[in-house]
Amino acid sequence: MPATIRDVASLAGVSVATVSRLVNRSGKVRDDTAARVQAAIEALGFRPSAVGRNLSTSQTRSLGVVIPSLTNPVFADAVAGINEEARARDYTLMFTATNYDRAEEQGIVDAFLAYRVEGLILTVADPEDSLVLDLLEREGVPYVLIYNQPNAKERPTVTVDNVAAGREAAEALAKLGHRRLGMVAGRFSASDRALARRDGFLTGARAAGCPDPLVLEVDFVDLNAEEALRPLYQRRSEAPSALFCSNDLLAMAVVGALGRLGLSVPDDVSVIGFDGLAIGTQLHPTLATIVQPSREMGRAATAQLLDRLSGEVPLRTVTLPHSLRLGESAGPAAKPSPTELRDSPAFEDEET
Amino acid sequence: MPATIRDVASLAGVSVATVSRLVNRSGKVRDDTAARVQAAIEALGFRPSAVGRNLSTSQTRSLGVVIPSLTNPVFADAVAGINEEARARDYTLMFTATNYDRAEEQGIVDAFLAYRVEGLILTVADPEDSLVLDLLEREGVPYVLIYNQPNAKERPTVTVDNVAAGREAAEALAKLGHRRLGMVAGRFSASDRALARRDGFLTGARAAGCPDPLVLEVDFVDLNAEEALRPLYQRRSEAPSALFCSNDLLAMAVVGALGRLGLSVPDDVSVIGFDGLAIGTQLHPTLATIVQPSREMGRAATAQLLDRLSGEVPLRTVTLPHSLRLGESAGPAAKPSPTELRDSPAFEDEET
DNA sequence: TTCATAAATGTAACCGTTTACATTCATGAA
DNA sequence: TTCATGAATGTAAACGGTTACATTTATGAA
Repeated sequence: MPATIRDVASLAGVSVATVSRLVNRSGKVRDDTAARVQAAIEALGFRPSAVGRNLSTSQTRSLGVVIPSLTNPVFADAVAGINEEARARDYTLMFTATNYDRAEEQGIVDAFLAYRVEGLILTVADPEDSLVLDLLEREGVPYVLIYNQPNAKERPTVTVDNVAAGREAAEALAKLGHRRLGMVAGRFSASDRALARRDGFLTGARAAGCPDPLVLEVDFVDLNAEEALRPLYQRRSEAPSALFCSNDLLAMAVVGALGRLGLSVPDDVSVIGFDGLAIGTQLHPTLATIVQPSREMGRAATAQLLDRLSGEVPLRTVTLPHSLRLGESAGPAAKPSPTELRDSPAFEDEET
Repeated sequence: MPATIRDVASLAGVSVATVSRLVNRSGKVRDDTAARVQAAIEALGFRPSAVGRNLSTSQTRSLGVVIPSLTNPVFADAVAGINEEARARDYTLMFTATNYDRAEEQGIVDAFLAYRVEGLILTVADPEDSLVLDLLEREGVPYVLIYNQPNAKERPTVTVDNVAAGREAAEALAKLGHRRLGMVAGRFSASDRALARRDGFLTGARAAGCPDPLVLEVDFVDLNAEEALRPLYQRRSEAPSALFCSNDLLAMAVVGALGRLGLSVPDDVSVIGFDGLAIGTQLHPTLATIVQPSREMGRAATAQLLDRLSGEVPLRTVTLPHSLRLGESAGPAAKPSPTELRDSPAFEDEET
């Protein structure tokens, strides 16, 4: 129904080639013809069809974005970055959330490939063993992972060093005098990064001479933090005095649940999250967290992908810096009782 | 580079029509030919090009989604709903966030129209006076607004009744015994819904016999709630004992800021938000809020749009029910001091 | 076996662009 | 005025599908 380039051409009394040249500034057209054509374009409200152009040029200037969920703002932040960078380079985004469902992952990627997106940015359930990624490799469609951190297979990725970050979380808590550490995480099967953070956390705890932290795996999607924590804090003296949570949303819920269990954060229990969500700085207490530059990760992933598309061959794996933001939710450990003091080594790097 | 329908046809020794018929189940093909064609498809890894098909059928099975920001989870929730419904009906989403920028709005809609999306779902800055919406009307491209609540112009919308909801917020607070009400809102110029909520809130306050609430407009994007609230609570006895916030994110920040100002929520100040973000139920205190069914709104908007596309002409404006979730952040007003009691009318609908 | 009929398949135009190449036009030097 | 040259424009073939219509093939009743 909309006007086509032929409509414009015949109204202006020129050929389609001339119209095309004018629209794309891809060749010279004399001023007076240009004016005539321009007038025709406006008269008809001509808007060149991207689908016609796509077919002709076999380029679509579109990218696919596949993430597990928008419910977690950390993904939303990344998408914001992707959106910015894509817009800046005049690319359009096709988007979907998979709800952590592999079949969904597969289905959507099929759809995106049918639309001939030029590349994909995605966070998958398991990057080591992903049919979707294998498919993309096979078809030679460029992609960049984000948040994922594959170990075995070499895959282009933009991420932070989750293992190191987990270690630093443990160190920070130990430095505050905590010895009984714990971690609360979502299902590891759905998050390779939570797994990496745990590994780092355990290593860090050991290095700091702490007993092995207790790791609590909870259902992140349908969370009842109070239920999950209650048994743990029945006997307070043995329960962790500091909890590392695999993401900020979880940490916020944990802080809330502890409060409802009658425990004070950070006086009774310290909590540190992961992500660096903006809202964390607004809460009371402010949320201690490991900050990852989500928006920047989105930008970087997109930039890398687009560079790759235009022939440049940049670094395949980018590790962006994370940082520790020590909010009020993490505080010094309460003075240990004499009993506890007995079986714990002296604090080595306590600040003077 | 990928295989085309002609490649498949010639490998299988049939015509393109036969391949097309098989792929789309749009005509009969004999079992043995079907098998041959199927084999060729697999051998070549043939994946029908949506862009070829789109051009041919002049349908794209794609929708455009335009929202102000993904940073506010309320939009993320709606997009999740849109995503679900679109996937279920086998539509693909093109997506962008405008960062509350009108020029950006315009640019992206142009891009989407070039891609020939079949319809749009959007939240705009000002639905009464929107070049973008005028353009869509002019071009006859179906769209549905979400969250927006235009008064003057008739525009297809899925929303809640923001005015009524604002009124209920005031009523609820009055019922808890609060008389000095206040509202904290983002810039009204960027949010017609915040404006509607304010109007309702003021009406409700008046109806309940409260003095006109103080309305504080703050910069939502770059927020410093503590700074904004400090002057207000210098003289506590005159400051609002209950605050209605135009959205949950703001409410969370306000609760945090009050805490940092040494005020207890809800003992000193009650806070009620708007949106019903999931995280609000996890906090301590849990966040009192007006719940709007964001995900459902996304679904409903998408459903309406798709119905319209397939010829059905459903209701143009849908108002979904909101509800009051009375969390711990809203509590009974402290007993008024004798001074205050003097110049306030008797409580009329206090519970016995 | 023949033929009407239905089932299966093929042909080619079309969707809206781009672009290589061909053609026409304008310009200025001889 | 003529002609070489470069500038401006036009022609028509792609791009990868769909589909109306034409054609061929199979089926079964007479």
